[in-house]
Amino acid sequence: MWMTRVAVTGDRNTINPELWHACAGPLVTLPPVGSLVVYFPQGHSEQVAASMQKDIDAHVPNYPNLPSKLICLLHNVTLHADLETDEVYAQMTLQPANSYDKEALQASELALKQTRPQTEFFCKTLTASDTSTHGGFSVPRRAAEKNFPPLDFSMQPPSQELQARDLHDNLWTFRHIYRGQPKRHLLTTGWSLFVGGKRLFAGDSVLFIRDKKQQLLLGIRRANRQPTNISSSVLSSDSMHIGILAAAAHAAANHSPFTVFYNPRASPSEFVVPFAKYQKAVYSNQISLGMRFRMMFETEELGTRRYMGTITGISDLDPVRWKNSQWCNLQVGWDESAAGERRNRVSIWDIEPVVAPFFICPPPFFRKRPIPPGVPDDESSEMEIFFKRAMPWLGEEICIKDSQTQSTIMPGLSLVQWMNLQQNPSLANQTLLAETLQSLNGAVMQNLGTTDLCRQYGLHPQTLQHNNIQFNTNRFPPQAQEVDEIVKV
Amino acid sequence: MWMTRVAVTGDRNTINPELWHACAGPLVTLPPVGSLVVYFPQGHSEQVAASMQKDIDAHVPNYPNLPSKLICLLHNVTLHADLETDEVYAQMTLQPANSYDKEALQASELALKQTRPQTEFFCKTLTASDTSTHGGFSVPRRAAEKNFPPLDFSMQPPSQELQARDLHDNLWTFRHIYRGQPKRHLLTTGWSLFVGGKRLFAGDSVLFIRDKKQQLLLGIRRANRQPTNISSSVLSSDSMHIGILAAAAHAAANHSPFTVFYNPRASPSEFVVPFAKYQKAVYSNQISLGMRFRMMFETEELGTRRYMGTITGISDLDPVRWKNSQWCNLQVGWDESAAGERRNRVSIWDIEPVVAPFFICPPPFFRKRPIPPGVPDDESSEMEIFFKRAMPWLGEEICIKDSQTQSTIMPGLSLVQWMNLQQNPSLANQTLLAETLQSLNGAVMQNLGTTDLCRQYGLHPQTLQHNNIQFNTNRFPPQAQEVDEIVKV
DNA sequence: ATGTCGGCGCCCCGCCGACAA
DNA sequence: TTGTCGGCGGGGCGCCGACAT
Repeated sequence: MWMTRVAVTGDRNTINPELWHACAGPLVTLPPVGSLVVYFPQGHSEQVAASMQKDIDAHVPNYPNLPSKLICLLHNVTLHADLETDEVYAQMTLQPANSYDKEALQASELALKQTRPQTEFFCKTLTASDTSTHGGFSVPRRAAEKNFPPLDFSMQPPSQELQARDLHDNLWTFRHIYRGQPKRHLLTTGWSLFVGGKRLFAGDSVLFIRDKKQQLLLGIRRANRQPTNISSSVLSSDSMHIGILAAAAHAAANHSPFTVFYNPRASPSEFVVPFAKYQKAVYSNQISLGMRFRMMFETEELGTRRYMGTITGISDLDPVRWKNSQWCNLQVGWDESAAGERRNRVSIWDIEPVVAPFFICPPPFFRKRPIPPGVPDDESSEMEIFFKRAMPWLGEEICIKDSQTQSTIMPGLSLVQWMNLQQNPSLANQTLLAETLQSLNGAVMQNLGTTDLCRQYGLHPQTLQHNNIQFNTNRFPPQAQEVDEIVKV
Repeated sequence: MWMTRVAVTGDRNTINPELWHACAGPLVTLPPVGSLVVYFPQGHSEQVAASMQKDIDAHVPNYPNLPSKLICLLHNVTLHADLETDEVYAQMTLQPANSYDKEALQASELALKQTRPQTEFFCKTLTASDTSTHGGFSVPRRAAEKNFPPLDFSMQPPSQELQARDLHDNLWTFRHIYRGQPKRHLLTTGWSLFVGGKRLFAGDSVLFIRDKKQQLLLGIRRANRQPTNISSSVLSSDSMHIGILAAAAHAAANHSPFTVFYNPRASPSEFVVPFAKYQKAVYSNQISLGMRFRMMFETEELGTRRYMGTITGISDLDPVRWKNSQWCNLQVGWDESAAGERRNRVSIWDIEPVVAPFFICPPPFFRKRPIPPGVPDDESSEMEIFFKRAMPWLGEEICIKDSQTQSTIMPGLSLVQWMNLQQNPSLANQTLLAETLQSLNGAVMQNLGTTDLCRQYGLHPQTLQHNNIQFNTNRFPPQAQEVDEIVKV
């Protein structure tokens, strides 16, 4: 098992980790127990704000002694699901790190390499017919054939009883039948009880997975409905924010453990990040205005796909409370996006840089140890001190790469011109673009999806062919995992 | 209106204050806006613990600079009801008092005098028949006649359409019919929708009230079911406790406003107390071991009744976190009580002393300004300093009364003997009791319900007559409001 | 391949008075 | 006075294939 040390005891029952992760979505990973993580109180606060549908208030005090990030040891992770809504969340016990722990560092590196074993599952968004009282559930053909026990086709019509357990280990029973003209798989008897019991509506999703023991498991994913508005009636939004900040501040001051709930579906972004992931992003990604990047998003049916975007700004999300924080300090625009569809702020570790070191965004001058643009100088020196104190094994040799040369954002274009181009591709003068690209003739174009670039400028690949532009992709062999496509012309 | 300054805007709708109070129960009063109150963070914390069904954890830090009580100005009160459960709660904005405000003090005195206007209403606990799908709701005859619009008895059978609004201003429609043999009032069509919509079960209660505009209002009170277990999935229990303490500490340090939610049905006891109520209790009630008192409780059908009890201990509820707090520092036993039926800890202001100054529990020696036994000396002096600083108009003349004489708990009885007597009335030697009481011949017995006393010792009033005991009730004329009964023999 | 609908059988919701507590 | 039940009528739940996309 990929994460054997995760405790999975819920309040009463044992949560099946495969089902939990299926409900959480393909992009949600939990750092391994015992590993080093970086905790961002600001992100934690955002989760509360999102849950309460209310932003942080001016009444909430600043905690000047609470840094914007805490490097912690992850002591414990338990998986949970809300008894009312089946909403998944994880409880993590963190302890601010105050001693060298080589194992913990290695464990956090494991987090980067682990891949989820592919379990057989399917996810379907419920239609009006699926949720109406008029009938049952129409099972997609392939899904039924792959995930359900085979039917006895000697029966007329073929049918069987299916049993599946949900996150709370409740057993649901359905009649599975193959009938109709044309033939199709249906869940009939028992289905309406499930829909009613879980209060599902059209737009919500159900997912069936088969665990290792060939048992059928059943989860739900609700559509992004309007604020659930858990006005809570227990604690004011202010007190919740204060509770988070004060708990973290107290733990930081005493190096004592504290507990957080991570709700992957409610939280805009993960706020407990494997240390190795953070480290890799901060010290190997050269970030600057105009930089192109890719980022993973979840598709409707629990798949993933990458979108391309451009960094349009680097600034504090909250310059008052969280000055010089790296949390979501990158403003971004997306190549394809209806307004507001995707987040317009991300953190360094959320993105995969489209590495083109001689093309885009080197640091303005050479340094032996470049300071990442996301980290202003004053905080950077603080961090160095902390790192040296807390993790002396990180010597001087880290973080020196990918910065041998310098260039401007795009040769022959000022930043203003470039931004205009970015926002209005239709205004781009094709000749200008061609000249610009031609000046790069012979340069390294690594990990840059050409069709993406062309779409960015409203061109077709053929246009580039006409201009006789050459791309050299041989100097740095692309790594299959990180490159969508390389086009040789 | 008795509390015209209370804002009653909910998140979306306006909450009817009469309905809110009806659902909250007869004992719940909210201090007037603009008045001085005493806020107990410990009690607030208890409300969270009760809601989460989880006690405060050792991880939660102490806030040594946060006093066990804060004298605050009550800026704002808004009434709310949970959209899912209809649970009522109030949001209050408090600001630690740092200036003299005569109006605020007077306003807090108003809280003691205000009586709720008697609105026409009835409350019925739902039976199995009421909640089953087999039929409708059986309306108690008197309730229907008093609260519902009169039926047209020329119809056969007499019937009408009733409409009532709930706390969220949703309109519910019922068919009200008078039929059956024998005749009875029933709600039929529409009732099951209500039961289903509110998820009511046998044991829950519904209440109908008529407001000033003769509109029918409809509320629910759920039975004390097992923990609703709002495990919240947003914030750990620890963070909630920390949030409360940190918010109060921050507000106290800065004299800045903060917000609390008071959930009268979930909270074991009110933690925002009118200052005048607190003051009166602390400085006029002489508290000591063995003292007899009465306390109001709610009956099933939204009435009230008094129970009698005895103070069996005076001690800190939480000697570590809240040393010398007056919050629930009285341990009590009840005259009639199945084990655990009633709270075994109360605060001074929860109880009405059964005043018998020469009989029970005077201070051990005379002081010009007696220190209430509930307030240990060190904190008491702190309080005096605070009072003088914050409220200089409270001069030296306060709190001097009811302590002209001294006596022991009961003449001729040691505390141990008295406690034994208390716990095992059957062991009480009638002669001893008679002698004891006889020694009080001619003393003042004010505000002491004789029948209560007799029940306490397992005697009948006639027994006392036989022993020819005289009670003089003339010296201090009893106040009708505070005396259940005075027996002249 | 699968979403929606007309048809229709039957379950159970819900209205009734009987009866008893 | 009112809680529970047997009786029973009808509305809607839910199973079916037709048909369209």
